[in-house]
Amino acid sequence: MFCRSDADDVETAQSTHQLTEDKKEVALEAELEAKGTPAFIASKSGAFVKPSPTYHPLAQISPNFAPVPFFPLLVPGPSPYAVPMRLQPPVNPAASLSPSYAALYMQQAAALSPSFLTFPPSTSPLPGSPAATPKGCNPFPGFMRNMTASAPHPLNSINQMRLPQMGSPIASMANDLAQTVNGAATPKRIKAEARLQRERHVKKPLNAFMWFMKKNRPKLMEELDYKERQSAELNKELGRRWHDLPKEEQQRYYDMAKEDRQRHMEKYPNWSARENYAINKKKKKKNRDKIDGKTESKRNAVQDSVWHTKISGASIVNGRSVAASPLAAVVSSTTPGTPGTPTSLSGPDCIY
DNA sequence: CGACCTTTGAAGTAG
DNA sequence: CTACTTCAAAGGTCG
Repeated sequence: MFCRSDADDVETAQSTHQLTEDKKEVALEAELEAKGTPAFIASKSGAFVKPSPTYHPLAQISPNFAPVPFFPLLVPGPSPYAVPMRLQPPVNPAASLSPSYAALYMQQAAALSPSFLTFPPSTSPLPGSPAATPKGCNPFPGFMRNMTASAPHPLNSINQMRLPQMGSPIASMANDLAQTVNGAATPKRIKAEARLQRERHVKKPLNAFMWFMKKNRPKLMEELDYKERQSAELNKELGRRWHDLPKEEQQRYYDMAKEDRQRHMEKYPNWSARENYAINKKKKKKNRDKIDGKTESKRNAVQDSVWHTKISGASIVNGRSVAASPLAAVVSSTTPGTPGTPTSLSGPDCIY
């Protein structure tokens, strides 16, 4: 279980502390990246590009689906994410540093002795042991799982995304390390770390509606009526169309989402959605504050939807209650027809 | 440049 | 178990 404080502010403080640690790592990684990041790490949009071309279910489902290209041959050897150093528990002088520092330390050590990078299980703290669980508490269980026993899969974790890239001269890296340890966090560093933090985190797999949006938003945008509309308005329309979508059509998206989840689980067995919670925590907290005040109607709508679900019943998809729309109340107020009752779609255009 | 808006669904947290 | 929260996509808007 999670060992966490009940108070939000305490948790926030912990997160802040972790972020501070991360900032150091990111700053270091930013500098390393500046020395030559493989093209597959970052996409044009700055988002992380999943390394496997077969990752997306649509890659198999639709020949038209074209994920952002990547360049798997740029880095020789096994997967660039498979470098195990980050998984190595801190059992060396770098242990007092953040995991990235430890990785960097081992990089430098590896330059002196290649055998340094081998995985001696005897030096690894047992899962759950004090050595594996600093301060007797694991604020990031997913991370620590990755750090210890699991790693059954070479691509088992988000942490591999966070590895500094290889190829920099050791002397240069040592210089980077010194600068990072001694240097203050400049605005430039903070920016770089924020960008890297976005790039390196593993995103949630898309749910059925997200797949529906992804596939149908461009088509909806092409329609004259929606060309000039804002994205949020398009999403409203997409929500309506989703409700109007025949069950069998919806099921196809549920299947896509299921497959996406499965692939995600295979690729990142120890990943948890919780690992992404802190990333936009500040933003979402702000948003939540706003919901508490200004946009209370939305909050009420959600509560109404819960009520609606209770009285209308929820459909079960993939063993989970998918409800007759969490926001059914909202939709019902804006959409003719009964929510959850498939009606013929005037122009769904949602065949993929 | 980042937060916000807006949707649904999945998953996490809290009680 | 229930209720609530956060994050997935996306692109225009706003501060």
